Amino acid sequence: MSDWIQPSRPAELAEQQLTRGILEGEFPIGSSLPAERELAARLGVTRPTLRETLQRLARDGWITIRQGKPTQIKDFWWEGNLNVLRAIVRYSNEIPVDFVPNLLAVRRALAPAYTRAAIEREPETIVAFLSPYPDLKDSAAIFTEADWSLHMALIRASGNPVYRLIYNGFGGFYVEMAQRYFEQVQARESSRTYYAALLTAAVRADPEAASAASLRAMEESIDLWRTLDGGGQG
Amino acid sequence: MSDWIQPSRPAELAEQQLTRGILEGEFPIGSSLPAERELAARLGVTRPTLRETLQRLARDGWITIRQGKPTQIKDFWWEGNLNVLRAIVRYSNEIPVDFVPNLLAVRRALAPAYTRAAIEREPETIVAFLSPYPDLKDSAAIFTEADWSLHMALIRASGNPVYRLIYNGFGGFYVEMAQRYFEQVQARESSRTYYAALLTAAVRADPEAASAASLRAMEESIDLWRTLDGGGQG
DNA sequence: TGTTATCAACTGGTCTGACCACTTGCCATT
DNA sequence: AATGGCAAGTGGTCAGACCAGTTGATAACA
Repeated sequence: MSDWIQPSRPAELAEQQLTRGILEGEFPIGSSLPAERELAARLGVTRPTLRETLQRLARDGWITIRQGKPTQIKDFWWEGNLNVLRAIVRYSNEIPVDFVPNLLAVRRALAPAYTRAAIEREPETIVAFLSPYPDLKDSAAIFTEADWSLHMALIRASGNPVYRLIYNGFGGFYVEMAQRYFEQVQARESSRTYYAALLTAAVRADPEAASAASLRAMEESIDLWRTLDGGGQG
Repeated sequence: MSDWIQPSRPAELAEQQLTRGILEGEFPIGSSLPAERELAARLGVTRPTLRETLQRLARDGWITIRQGKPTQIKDFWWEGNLNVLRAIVRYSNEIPVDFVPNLLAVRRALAPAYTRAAIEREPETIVAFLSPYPDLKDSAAIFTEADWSLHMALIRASGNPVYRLIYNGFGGFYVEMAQRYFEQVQARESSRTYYAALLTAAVRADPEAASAASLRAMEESIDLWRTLDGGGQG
């Protein structure tokens, strides 16, 4: 997770160097970035290319660009948006230890909510969606895919697209994390139990039961992740 | 909320035209954007300027850019990130009716969680922060500011920056919405009650009570918003 | 006739260097 | 000492050329 491939495209290369530079303190938070002309030369790209990169970074909340003033580096943990997560995962050497638990805590807060809404609005949809789940093949890849699809189905059925926008920000990292998680037998067992409980709740069109099952499952996943590799994520 | 000022900067102008074009169906979801050279001419900017804009839009999830292929317009509600919310609020003529309720639903899910975590970790911080709140002046502006600051303080104390990244995505819209909300007397009263309950819970270092108070307050705010202007938000 | 290689014409990606516009601080004028 | 304006810094935009993937028509081949 800490090793990355040297990109061939100048724009990607510039973004990588800038992001890593910020994460590693070469460009400290609160300081100014070098002038574009100088920075472009330093990164080995031309100014238009650099500027495209800077615009992207600004949009994600890494920097503040204002005409006439030097470009400032922001405290991305406090002023960035969810896109910074992807960059941190991709470019960091050292991922903050409680990165995953923090994400799981957010999911624990959100999942019961959209699960409840989904069963309130479209229980049949969820029943249909879950019907093949009892026969899931016992593999990490299958469960990863099934888990993600279920969350997406629930969010869609909830009728609230904001949930989806948030999950999109979690990016591919969510899946990457799930892949490792579901290599545990207990994790797959836990999810099987959850899927069964959710299906029952959906059949009965019981939003509260669904929400409770979701909450239980999310909390179990937090515990299971803790036992997984107690911090070996660097 | 639906009227906007013609921006003077070419880049901003291009972004506005593109965003509005997508929102209003001039550039339908799933279709291809015109070639950059043609589009630039059409928008009255040069290609480098247009490209900077396209890079930003791509980062927010409006479009997919791939070398050699035409740029595709994505379904931003399903593939965008939270930044699209800001654009929708700024450039839409017609804001989807349940936009605010959807946001409030997410807040209802999140607030009790970070409130609990905050009181678990740093009750004294919250006690100190809330100490002036009983004397809040009875104005919409004051309450708007106080409400936002409180959420930020709770999130900071929760130790989980992911909450903050999500709220950052809500952008200035959250504050704009709160401003209108707090013009109601009942809204301010409801919040006063909440602040008092939260302070009590913080003093007792009782995370569960804090979380419960937060949930109650969030649900009340949903009800109050519903009575506010039953859909007159266009 | 069917397959494969090639090429031309799209598309976006990058480079070049010039000029415009805003911000700031020095410095001359008052 | 206060003030005005100029100069040099910053980012913003323009111009047009050329590089690099993608695609489909076409020509060469089996």
